[in-house]
Amino acid sequence: MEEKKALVGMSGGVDSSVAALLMLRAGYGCIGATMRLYDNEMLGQEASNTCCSLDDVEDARSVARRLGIPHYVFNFKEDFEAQVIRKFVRCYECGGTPNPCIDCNRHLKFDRLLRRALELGCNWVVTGHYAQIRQDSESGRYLLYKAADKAKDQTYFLACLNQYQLSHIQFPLGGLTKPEVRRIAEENGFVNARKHDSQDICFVPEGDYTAFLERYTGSRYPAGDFLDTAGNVVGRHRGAVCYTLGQRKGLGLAMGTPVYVCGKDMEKNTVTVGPNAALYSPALRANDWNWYPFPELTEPVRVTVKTRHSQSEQPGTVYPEPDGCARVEFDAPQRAVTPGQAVVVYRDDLVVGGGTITEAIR
RNA sequence: UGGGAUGUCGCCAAGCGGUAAGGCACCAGACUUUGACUCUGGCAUUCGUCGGUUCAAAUCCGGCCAUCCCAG
Repeated sequence: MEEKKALVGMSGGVDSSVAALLMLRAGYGCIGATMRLYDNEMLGQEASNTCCSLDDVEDARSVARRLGIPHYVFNFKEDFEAQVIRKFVRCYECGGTPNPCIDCNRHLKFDRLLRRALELGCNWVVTGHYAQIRQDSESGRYLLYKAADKAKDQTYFLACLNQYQLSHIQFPLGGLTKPEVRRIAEENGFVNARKHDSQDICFVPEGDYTAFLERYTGSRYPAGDFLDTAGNVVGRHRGAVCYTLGQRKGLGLAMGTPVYVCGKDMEKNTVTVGPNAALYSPALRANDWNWYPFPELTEPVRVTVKTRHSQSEQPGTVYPEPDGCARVEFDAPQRAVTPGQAVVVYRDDLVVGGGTITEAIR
């Protein structure tokens, strides 16, 4: 194992390219690696603008060549399908709303890829994520902190990482802003300096996840009734799996006032819609927690909370519960708390912990 | 078949002689490494239909058509 050797996960985007450059500048020996996570055939039509299209691999290879580092492509399709796609499908079919990017971080980038890095003698896995890792000198624990660029902070997607993983990860962009990163890419002539940021689920072209589910599972999700909060049938839906809590667009219901999905019954195949005011929850329950400043949550802690990536943090308190669960109580009720999504709790810039929402408490 | 009522964008709905509000839905952008939310923009040369009155009609008049309700 070489302490100054890093495997850089290179997606073909600007961030990971600059991350590789910064590691080289810091004196690390680097290997560039791009993960192949799925076949394009799986996606049906042509899949452009995804995080591992052939073009992206070419971009990564181009940057690696420019940097003078080796570049490998790892075939992780089986792991990706088993740990991300199948879970994604299962979660939707059970009425939840999965966050596949988090599972990809947890199982692919920082598990499968990390294991490969260690096999290759690299002590570090490096990515272009915007987040910071610091080791606490007293406890020795690895702590996850928000990025310097608060607008680009990605800790919401990384609060699934455990101590072992953090001990082998570096995020060289954590202290930079996105404009600085793009400038560095420009200065170094990277082909992707002005490439768009990735978005949408990488394996779901056009953002049409329903079409993906039907294509992947080969099943059709039967239509059912839309119900109002009083239980009256107000329309027909295209399959309960197609909707997520808090959703407004695509319901096709002209009720005179906006209505949102506020509940799903997968057994009865009904989707309940109601006014925005019906979406608020005073608390939630979550499992699969990772704690950073301490090994386990043993007493209530005051925190700020995110239940979705693009949400300003909300004050609340996290309480320990049996079986590794925890309950988060908000100071003010929060909108559309959605099972399957991550909840991340902070104390200022420090990530206190992160878990997976199992239940919105009414 | 009598009597009554109504017909304005996909849905709801203003307008009541001066040249088509608004809401919902929908579409397009923006935002966003999930799903969502949100924001911005677009969305009836035309008012069931034919004809008449008028400088001018969705608005007044007549015929026809359609729908609904009450009688039968």
